[in-house]
Amino acid sequence: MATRTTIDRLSEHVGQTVTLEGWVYNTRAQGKLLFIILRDGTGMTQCVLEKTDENLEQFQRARKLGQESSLTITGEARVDERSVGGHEVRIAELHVVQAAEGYPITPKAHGPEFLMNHRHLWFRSKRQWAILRIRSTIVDAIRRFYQDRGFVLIDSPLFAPSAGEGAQTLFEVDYFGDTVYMAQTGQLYLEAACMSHRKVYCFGPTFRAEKSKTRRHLTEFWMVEPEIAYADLDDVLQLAEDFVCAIIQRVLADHRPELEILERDVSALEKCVAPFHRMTYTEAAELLRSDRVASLLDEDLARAEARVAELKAEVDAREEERKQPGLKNWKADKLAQEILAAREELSEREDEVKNIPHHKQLAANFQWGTDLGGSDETIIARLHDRPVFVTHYPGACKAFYMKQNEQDERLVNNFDMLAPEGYGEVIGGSQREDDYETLVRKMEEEGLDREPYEWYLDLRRYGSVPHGGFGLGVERTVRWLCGLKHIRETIPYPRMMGRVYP
RNA sequence: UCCCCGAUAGCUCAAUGGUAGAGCGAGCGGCUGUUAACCGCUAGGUUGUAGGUUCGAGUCCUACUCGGGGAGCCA
Repeated sequence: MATRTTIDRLSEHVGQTVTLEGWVYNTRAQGKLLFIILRDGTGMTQCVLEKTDENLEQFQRARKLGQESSLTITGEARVDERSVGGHEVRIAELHVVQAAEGYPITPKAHGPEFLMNHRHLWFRSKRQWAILRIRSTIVDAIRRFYQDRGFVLIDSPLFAPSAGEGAQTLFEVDYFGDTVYMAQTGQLYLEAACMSHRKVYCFGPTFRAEKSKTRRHLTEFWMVEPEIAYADLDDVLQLAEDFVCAIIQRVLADHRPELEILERDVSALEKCVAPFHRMTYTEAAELLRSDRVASLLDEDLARAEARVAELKAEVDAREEERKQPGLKNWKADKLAQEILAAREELSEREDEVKNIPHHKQLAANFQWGTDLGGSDETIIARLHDRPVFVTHYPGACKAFYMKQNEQDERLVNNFDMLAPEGYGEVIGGSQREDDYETLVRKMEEEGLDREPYEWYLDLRRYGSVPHGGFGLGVERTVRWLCGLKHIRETIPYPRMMGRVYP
């Protein structure tokens, strides 16, 4: 009697007859042997069908199975080092649930547009499978972290009545004849709720109509925002540090195989333990103007230039080799792939060569009082092997609700957390302004209409206390932990500038 | 909103201004241990759209559309 099981549990059934339900990832016919790489959602394994006098018809049919055909396989599970995952199933019975033909995503290379148009199928590919499993765990780690620490989940509304600051980055929605906006943050609503429960959080999608076409931006993304009462900046920083550590530890504990599929440098994640680095905005500004940064960028530039020369030589050599007469097809194909890969890196490195001098200049001429640019953040993060908290920015370049610093009125008690390895800003947070007069003055300075914020001002009229919180971008976290070049792979159905399909 | 790059077969890419090709995928055949297997054969094209230059345009020019990357802004 066959045991119905899944690929991730094959090791428990070695020597037994098992039934697997899955899809064809790839097939290789080898004369009288047929290898089927089966995936079933829990992993992949190799199934082998041997042609015999009795199963000629079945063998022929199985040989023609297209990629992603769905089937059930019954046979003996064995240990075999030659197979993916270390196990193999000798096929005794093969039942085709549906024979698929012409599956578009082949085992060869595809471009991003094609893959995005087939996102609904792209999930099935190994890397995408690994990423979305890690995302699921990160989301679970987030929920557990707050629930275990007594935070109360407060769901903030997604329809927001007022534009507030930054109306240009909000999506407008017709709401029975009125204009409302898709929420950018739940923060103000959380501030109200933390006066009831002390520790609260919200977790859901947010929307930004920023016309940003970069590998860090989505128009719809998930954000988790905790907010705590009777807390100053240090309390919030401590929470953020504990939180990020918890997520990293959970991913490292649960997803070694997935990180391996993604070829993630795990040692870089293992280095991310408390305490994280902390520096003030003013220290960051000094650092940017320092010789240390100048020489770092000089080294980067020299390295990029050397790599460009190296890649150019490599491409030329491969091109030359490809012109050799009598070249085998597979060899020519391999060379073409190598040329493409080299060209892709070449174009990235050439961009670096072009951009680094500009970034160097931006850093050297950094003016105290302006916000940190993307390149500045990258530089600061690069100089550290753990996440960096940059604190106490000038209030002039930050939102009205941030708490004015007691020692230096020009500063606010806020922070950004920059992820290492160039992944950049993952968290933004602050202590909130709890003084009624100061808050009203800040709103006036920013030209904000007071009327839509009357409810918010109530929080400063009735039992105002020091409080604060932050927002963590889930997709940027997934990108960082998975080591991905592009944020579009971190969410099942990405919504970006110019992309709402499928 | 601005800057850079691109668009050729289902997919990934070639093609000095002069006869549009290869690999993968698809179809047919061969092979008993393959790891994106391999070998042979077959089919597959209005070169993004609209103009222009030229004896001749995939190739040069202009505009537009779509895509990729970046700046600003941000998680």
